[in-house]
Amino acid sequence: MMPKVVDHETRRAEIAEAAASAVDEYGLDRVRLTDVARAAGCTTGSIGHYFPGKDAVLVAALEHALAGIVDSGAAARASMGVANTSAFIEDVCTFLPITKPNQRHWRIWLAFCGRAAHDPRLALIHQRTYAELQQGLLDSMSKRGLGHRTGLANPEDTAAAVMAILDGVGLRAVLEPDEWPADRQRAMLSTLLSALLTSQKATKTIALQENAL
Amino acid sequence: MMPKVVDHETRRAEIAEAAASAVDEYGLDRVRLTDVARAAGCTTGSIGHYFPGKDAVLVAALEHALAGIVDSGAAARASMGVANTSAFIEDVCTFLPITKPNQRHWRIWLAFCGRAAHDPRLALIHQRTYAELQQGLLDSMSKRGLGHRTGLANPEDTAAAVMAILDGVGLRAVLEPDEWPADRQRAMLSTLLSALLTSQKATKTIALQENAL
Amino acid sequence: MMPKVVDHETRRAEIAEAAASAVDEYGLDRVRLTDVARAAGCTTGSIGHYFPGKDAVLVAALEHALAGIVDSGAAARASMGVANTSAFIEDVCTFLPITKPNQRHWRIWLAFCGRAAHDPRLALIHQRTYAELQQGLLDSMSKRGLGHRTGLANPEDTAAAVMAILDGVGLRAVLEPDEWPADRQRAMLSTLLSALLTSQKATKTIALQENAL
Amino acid sequence: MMPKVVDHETRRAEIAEAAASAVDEYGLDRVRLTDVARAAGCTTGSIGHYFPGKDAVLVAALEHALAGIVDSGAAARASMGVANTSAFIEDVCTFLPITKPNQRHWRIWLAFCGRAAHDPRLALIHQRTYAELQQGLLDSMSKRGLGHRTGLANPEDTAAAVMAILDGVGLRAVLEPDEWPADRQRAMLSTLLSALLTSQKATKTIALQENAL
DNA sequence: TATGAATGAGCATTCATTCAT
DNA sequence: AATGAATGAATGCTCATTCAT
Repeated sequence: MMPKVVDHETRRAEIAEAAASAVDEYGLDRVRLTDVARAAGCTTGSIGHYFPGKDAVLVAALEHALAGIVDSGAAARASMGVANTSAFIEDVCTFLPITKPNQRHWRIWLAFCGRAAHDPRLALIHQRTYAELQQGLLDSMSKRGLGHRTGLANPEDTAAAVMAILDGVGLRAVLEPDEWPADRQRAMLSTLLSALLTSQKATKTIALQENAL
Repeated sequence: MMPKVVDHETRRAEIAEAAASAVDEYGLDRVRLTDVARAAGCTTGSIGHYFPGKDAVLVAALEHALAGIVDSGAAARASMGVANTSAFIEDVCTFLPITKPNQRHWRIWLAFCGRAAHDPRLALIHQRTYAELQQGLLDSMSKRGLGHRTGLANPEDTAAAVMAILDGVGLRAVLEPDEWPADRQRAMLSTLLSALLTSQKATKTIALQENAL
Repeated sequence: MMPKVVDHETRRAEIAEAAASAVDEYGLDRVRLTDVARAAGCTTGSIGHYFPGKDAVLVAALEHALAGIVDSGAAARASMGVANTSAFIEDVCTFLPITKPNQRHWRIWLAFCGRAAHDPRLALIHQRTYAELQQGLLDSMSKRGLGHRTGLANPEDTAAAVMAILDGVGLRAVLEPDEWPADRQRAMLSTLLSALLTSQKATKTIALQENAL
Repeated sequence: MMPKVVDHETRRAEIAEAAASAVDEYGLDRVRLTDVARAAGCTTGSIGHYFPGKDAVLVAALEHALAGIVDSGAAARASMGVANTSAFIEDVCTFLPITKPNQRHWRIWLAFCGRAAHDPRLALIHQRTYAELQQGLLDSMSKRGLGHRTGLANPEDTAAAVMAILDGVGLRAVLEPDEWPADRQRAMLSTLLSALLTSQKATKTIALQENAL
């Protein structure tokens, strides 16, 4: 009984991974359940035992990809300790689509992004992932004593700002992978984050100066 | 004698707009040619006179939406003149999905983003739009004397950085519109841009300090 | 009034010829009314003034092609006079698909043949054409004193036999034009016709012998 | 455990036969995939498992019909042995559209003839079938010591001549079935073949006489 | 539980026909 | 009489889903 359940969950996970792979290969709008089945080494009928339908399989594929992105930064955050900005930046860089697996995960995420506007379930998944990621960033920052002195109202917003920068750079890198190799992504992310995390005074000063004009 | 006179280009544009509307209403993966036809006030057969097929209609919808985004900042840039950072920031803010039309355009753009990875034609359209937008940002910055003293190597990269920030904020706002009203988008974009555009020294200093560790 | 009618008939004939041309170019199953219109230098709407519908246009195309075949032998028969078998054979050869126009006419005829089984109107046209052609052959033979001493019951059947030979050779030449140049067609038709027209005794003898077995 | 067992080749053959039947009933230009499916006792979706599209189904229908024609003479040729002309003629007669099945096969063949000019695949099928049929005629003749003394250059051409006669008679019988009952077809084929196969001397003599005129 | 053949709804596409101009 | 834009019916094809084995 028990082992059966484990097998069942294992099989679901295998199918989810196969689905993610198939989505990345054929595109979210072109992938067929047959493609998923082939990638999983089974038949469409067999998939039916583990998922109620195609949509559920695709949702599982998205969750698999998002978990991959979340996990890609987990190891880095686990080994934190150096209390400075550049260490934090290094951590954030691990989320970028700079490894083959993470590039795939970002592509899959992006494929589902466009559907979130019309599918509440997908929207919820995206929101939860954002919350999880931001919480991780927040923890990472707070343990390093960062994020309290930016131009933003609170650390939560600073985490959201980091998230936005990460998204902006990664998104571009996914759309134009040839133009955005790992180094360029890292350089830009690093520049933007250090500007954000070390700029509150200068920013305010500038703002005052300009308002005075 | 003369048959009904129709301006092909006008009709094409009308259908493209209707297609954009239908894509936003039903979703890129669910929209049918019938939906586009209904939105355009004609039949699917009629669409066939102006587009070779559904794909071409959808491409036209994307181009319509992207043109809308590009144009949304054009007026602002046209009225520039104040040579300071906050004026530039105001310009960039006009691109954000803070008006109803621009929210729709961003949603449509995002819906096509996920397909660009598997459709070279879409990828090209995205690339061209990025080039056009960045060139506009570059012009806007250069006329204001901005972008030369950031932590980035050159003004082009600075424009790309502005683009990434804009994308990151706008993307989040599209995915979670309720959480990201216009004010919050503007505030975050403003903070990130001013941090970027006034931070070169601090950044370099920090970098040196950290390298020294 | 009168000239109008002439123009009308002329236009019909022009459209019929254009239709024959289009059928030969695109195939009977693929040709569109648009193709006919383009070949005729007008629009589909214009064709509507001369024919009640597509079927009528195609029927006209068939009749045009059949008239072409019938006429291809008319000149030859008109100049007859030499009362021998080979002159008759020469006459029949003029029907073969050995000129570019006649090849086209045969191709068109063949395209309609397959429909005659399901379209009584087409069947009737074919039958009438066979009757006309056979009558011509009969006249040609009778004026040369041929066809009375074959193994067949009467001159009418002999004409039908000539027709069958002509069809058999021409059909093959249409299906395999590269293998059946004019010379080969003529040689085979000539051999078969002379065998038919000079063989009554041998045939009967053989027949008797074999019946005796 | 095991899904429904189906022999793909058997199912394909069944569908091909159903397609041939449907083509004969509705006409090659009117038959729908639905008609084929109904005749085969399945749905159009099911046909999709065995054929890539409608065209392939129709090609299979043609091949089925042609195989039927080829086989119709196989039995006769298998029982040969009597070394005389009339036995050979009897063999050839078995190819004629004188039985219900063979009439159908000829009608189907004729329906595809008109398309061969525009479809290289169909043209190839026709050519191969002609080659096969002629080889069979050649074998049949050679085993009976026939075909070497006609007015034609070689036995191969004699086989082609027999083929032309067969086509000519059969074609006419298909177009005017009421006028060409089995007896008339047989009589005419018999007359023409015996004239061909027993005429070399007379033919040559005549030819010389006429050349002398 | 696994299989994969069969189903059948859904949709893009084609094109003959119509009709306002 | 001519135009050609618009129509809308017709149909091939795709695939998610089902179910007998």
